[in-house]
Amino acid sequence: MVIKANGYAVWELLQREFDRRFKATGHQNMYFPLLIPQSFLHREAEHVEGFSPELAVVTLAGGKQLDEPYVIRPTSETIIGHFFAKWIKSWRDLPVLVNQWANIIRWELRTRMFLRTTEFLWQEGHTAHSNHDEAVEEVRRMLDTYAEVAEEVMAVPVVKGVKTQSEKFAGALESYCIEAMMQNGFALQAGTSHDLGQNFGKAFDVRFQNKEGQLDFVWQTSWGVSTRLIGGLIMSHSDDRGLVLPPKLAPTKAVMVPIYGRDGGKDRILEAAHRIAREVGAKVDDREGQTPGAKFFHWERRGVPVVLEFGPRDLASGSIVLKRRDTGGKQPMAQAELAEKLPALLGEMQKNIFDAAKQRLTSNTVLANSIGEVESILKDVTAEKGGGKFVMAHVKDDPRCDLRVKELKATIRCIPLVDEYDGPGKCIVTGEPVDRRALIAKAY
RNA sequence: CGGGGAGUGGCUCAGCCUGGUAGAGCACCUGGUUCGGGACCAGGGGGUCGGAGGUUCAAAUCCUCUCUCCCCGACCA
Repeated sequence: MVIKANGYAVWELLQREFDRRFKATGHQNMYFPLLIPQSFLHREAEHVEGFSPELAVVTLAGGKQLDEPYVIRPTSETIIGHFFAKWIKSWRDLPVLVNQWANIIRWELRTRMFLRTTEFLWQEGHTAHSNHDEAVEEVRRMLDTYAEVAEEVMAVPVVKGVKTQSEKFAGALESYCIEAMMQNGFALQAGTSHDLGQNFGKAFDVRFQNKEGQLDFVWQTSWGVSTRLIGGLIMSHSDDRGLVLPPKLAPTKAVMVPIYGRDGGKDRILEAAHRIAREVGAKVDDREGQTPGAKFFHWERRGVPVVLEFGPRDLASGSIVLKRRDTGGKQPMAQAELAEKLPALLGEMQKNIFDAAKQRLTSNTVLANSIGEVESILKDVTAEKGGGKFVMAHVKDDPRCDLRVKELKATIRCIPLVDEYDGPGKCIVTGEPVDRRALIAKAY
């Protein structure tokens, strides 16, 4: 995977937002090995079953066949479990709250730019606790953190929920997730937070002595978001003219395009442009040999929130023309007001972009009361043609139901934590009672 | 792994059927004129046509093998 400069700058801004929140909640960054002894994966039965098909394995190193192959990490629960066992002896050692920023490999058969790549960058949080309640609290806290960054920073509204048992992380008790809706109505799992119970504690013998002096296995959690979020960001906001970045994730918030005119006032224009740009923190596009029109298109396509036009007429009148990326609207304003108005405008744009996405999510979420209804709603939906919906239906968390929904090329994305609909009902597959509607959608 | 499609200057592609001097647009370089939504003129640089083998006087073009990439399905953050 290659991420070029503009995309990587967005990733860095996202990283900063997450990292700050992780540290504020007591987590510390660490680093663990890229190569994991293959046998580690086999210690947890569901884990190895889930990940085996997509492992890249190193069998040769230093010119020799290895006695035991290494796998390139697809996720790090196992190797971290191995080290937790060495480090944790007492209840006083708990909780352990670590995070790792790393790259991982999952050998996908079918990749899609940013959304599903063989290699991706992510963060994986791994924590160990002395009891289940505290672990669950951690799982929920980090899910809330993900939802907060998605909504407030990325301007992407999400549904928080629990995965079905079929869809949960391999080796977890429960997997919580946030699901976002792309512009084609497809769902994108934007972040996951897992309650691992004592599964990995038992598999890696991570034991501690509790206050009563007895040995017990730790309760673990893990949670992650990846560079997939960049794909989600693009697919949530962009339009036919290119990328639309919410201001909080725009590496460049404003670009000024100077226009020189025919009267040889170029030097004065440039001088004033740089002065004004400095005051408001904008970048001046003073490249030679490009017309203003070409520059407007250039920055528009890259999603820069605000483009400022500054030409001879503005120089004469003390004004400047501002164009916002989200609505495409142009407005003239006094140069003196710009520094003051720009931050407020960026804030308004951030909100506007979120509101538009929220509106889309709401209007494309529908109820269905039979499997036939779900089928007819999702029948002709494809990633390319769009038309996808979040279909809310009563479905039991039962592998049979997951299989039935899969026949429609859709999945049960999650059972929402908050029931915004009509409470209990009968499962549309089995007829059994369930306490709320679940979210069914086609997904990336 | 099944089914489709494509490999020709940096990019997008034409040329292939019917073998005969490798092309276009964009991008790039030089000079000039321009500049309020993808500028124009003039000049210029750059390609062993994915690879190997074969047929032929002659292969981007025909034949055989092979590699890679993209799209569609089954598996998935």
